[in-house]
Amino acid sequence: MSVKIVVVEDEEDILELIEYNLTKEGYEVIGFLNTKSVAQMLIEESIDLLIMDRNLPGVEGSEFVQALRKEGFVTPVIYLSAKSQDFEIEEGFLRGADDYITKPFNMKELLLRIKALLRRTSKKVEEGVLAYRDLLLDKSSRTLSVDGENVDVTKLEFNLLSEFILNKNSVLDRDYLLENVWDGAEEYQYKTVNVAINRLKEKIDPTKSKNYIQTVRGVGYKLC
Amino acid sequence: MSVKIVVVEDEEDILELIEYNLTKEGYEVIGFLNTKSVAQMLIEESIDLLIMDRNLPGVEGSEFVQALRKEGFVTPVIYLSAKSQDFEIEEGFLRGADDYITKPFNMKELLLRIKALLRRTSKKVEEGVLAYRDLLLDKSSRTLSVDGENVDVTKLEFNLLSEFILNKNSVLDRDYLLENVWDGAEEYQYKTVNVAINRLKEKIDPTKSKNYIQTVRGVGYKLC
DNA sequence: ATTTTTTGATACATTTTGATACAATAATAA
DNA sequence: TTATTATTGTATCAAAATGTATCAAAAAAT
Repeated sequence: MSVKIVVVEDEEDILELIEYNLTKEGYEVIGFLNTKSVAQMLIEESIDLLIMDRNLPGVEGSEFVQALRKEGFVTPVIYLSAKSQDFEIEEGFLRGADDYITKPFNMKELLLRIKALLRRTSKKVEEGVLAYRDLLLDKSSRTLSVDGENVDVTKLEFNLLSEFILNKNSVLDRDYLLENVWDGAEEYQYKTVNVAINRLKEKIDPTKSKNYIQTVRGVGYKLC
Repeated sequence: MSVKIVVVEDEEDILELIEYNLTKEGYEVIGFLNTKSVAQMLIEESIDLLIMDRNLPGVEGSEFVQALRKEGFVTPVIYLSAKSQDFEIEEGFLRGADDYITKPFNMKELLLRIKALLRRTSKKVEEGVLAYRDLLLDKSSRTLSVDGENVDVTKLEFNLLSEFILNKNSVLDRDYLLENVWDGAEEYQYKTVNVAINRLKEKIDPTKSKNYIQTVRGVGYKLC
């Protein structure tokens, strides 16, 4: 599944330049010269990133995005604009930017900023590694290290800890865990969770000094 | 619970300026004048964002980060640097930047870029937070802080206080509370409410000086 | 001021919950 | 296959949370 990027830019040569370079990087690019039918596209297709000029015929690009954001639009946006004064940049961020690049721009920098942003947003493409405090989970080799030391964990324990790191600081109740770690809740008892959690605790913190996973009575467990 | 940001900057006045502004925004800031002991901090504490100068005494900031990235460090990083040439910026991104700001910089823009980045990375920045005066209830981690201090409460007390904050200034009678907090009224006595309320009062205001919850004789209790 | 009602404090009882050890079963490797 | 390991279930115990009863204190009514 390739990464889809929508580019809205009214200067045709710039649009083409961007399309050319993004395509070369392996992205799937959909270019527009104005905002007409962009909204439709963003809603119907699953778009990973929107690159938006601000000075467009008719509409102001950032106002267009701001309106979408109000509707719950969460796709990351990079503004690409000749508006380079401080207050204009500030305005851009207030109107939902994730990054703001001023024209004239350096194509290489644009590509790098795109990459950095996608790394943060396109959740599952990234991360062979999950980290929390001195816990380090390597998803590809399925290994765990605690404070630099390798610790053997079972598949279940690995998945359990992943779930906690992905939801650090949130209390996860037993139903949620059975649903998401054991997938296929019904068949198990809530005690199963207790046992698994305690074994995991024992492995990652045998001296009980680090206190990674706390039990929240009557609710569940949390990593904090 | 609060967002923790580590800032590494060797110019003391700039560091102080950043610390001042970030703190004002409600972030928890930990400043360093050099990279000594930063790595330790990043591993042991759960840090949400690293702001890094590149020209540091001894070490080059981006090399420092690059080394960490190799170890599986995934926390977002913003470089703040006087190195503003295209190739230097590119180098910064290649060395693990999520954003790159050149000096001299606009503080407002820095704040906005931090916000944009955190929006993408630290999933739940104030979502499910209930607040009243200096009471702060975080539903996802089920924690309560009173005037900045963490206070342990039981499930019942947490739910009770939520109910009061959701209905601040209204008197809630015992039947209502039994119905909504204990859900499954009938079985309990109204005295149960008294006891629970008193225990809650004791925890959130042991000196009885804040007077959060008032009893309304013959009716119930209210938070005001 | 006296009585009555309501509320609060305390101690104690009960219930719920979770930790732990261990047994049983399932999965995997030899 | 058997042996080994991982996972799940059960039972027991301890601890924590919550509820109840009692009585004293405060407020309201008379």
